[in-house]
Amino acid sequence: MRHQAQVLKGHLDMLLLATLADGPRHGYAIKEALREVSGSRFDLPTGTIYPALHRLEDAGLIRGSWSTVDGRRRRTYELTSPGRRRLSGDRKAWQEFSCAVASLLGEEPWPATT
Amino acid sequence: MRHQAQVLKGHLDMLLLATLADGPRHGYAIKEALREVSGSRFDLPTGTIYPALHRLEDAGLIRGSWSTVDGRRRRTYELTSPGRRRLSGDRKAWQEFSCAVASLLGEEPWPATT
DNA sequence: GAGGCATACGTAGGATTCCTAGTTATCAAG
DNA sequence: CTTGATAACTAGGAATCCTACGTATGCCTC
Repeated sequence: MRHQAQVLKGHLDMLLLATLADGPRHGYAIKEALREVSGSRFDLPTGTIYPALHRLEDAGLIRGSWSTVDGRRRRTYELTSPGRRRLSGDRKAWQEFSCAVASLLGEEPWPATT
Repeated sequence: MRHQAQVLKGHLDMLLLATLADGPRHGYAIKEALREVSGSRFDLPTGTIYPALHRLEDAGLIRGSWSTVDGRRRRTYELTSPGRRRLSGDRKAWQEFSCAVASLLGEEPWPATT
């Protein structure tokens, strides 16, 4: 019984923070932004998004506030200062990580167009 | 109680397969190769390596065989055909994944050398 | 006014993965 | 004989992501 590919592989928190770097968004909008910007590669179920946002809020990396728009309640999140610092560190870590992986994957960095 | 950073984030199997792409190696040698090629970024405990190798062998992606060298028993692994195919697919998936992440991380793809 | 769809939030529990912390054993160097 | 490098193993815990639900509103169509 194989689990469906967990495409995010531990980088979800970074991606959520990155999505909020442009400005505050509510949960559903974050999900949509992630889907659109990634060309549907990151089309995450809400059961992935919402618990992750709660994690980030508990960790003090984002701050949420309730509002109501058109009769629907929304929880809008924005980055905190620690969140901004974390994102900055995550970006650096990602560079290092992806470089290390690329070098381990071997000399062929790009499939030749021939 | 924060867990120590899980630097591999779901890509361990791919890295192990990639290490075997150059030719057969035994477990300990794989661990060392991973450490050296990555500049010590991937210095994994044996409790990570060995179970992962067992997983890959159970999945039929690598094949192991016992031998004894200098009185020490070794289990040497080599890629199977399915393993080679998997690695090839993993490389492609990695390209897509890392591109998607890069685009979500924003416009600054590389820190300027200025 | 009933049904369906998009919006919007949530939780419970399972599967998987990686790490910590331990064990066993050989060989070489001191 | 003790330490350190080599070489393999396992048990159990913590974290993460997914599946599968549940709740509710507004809008559009029938």
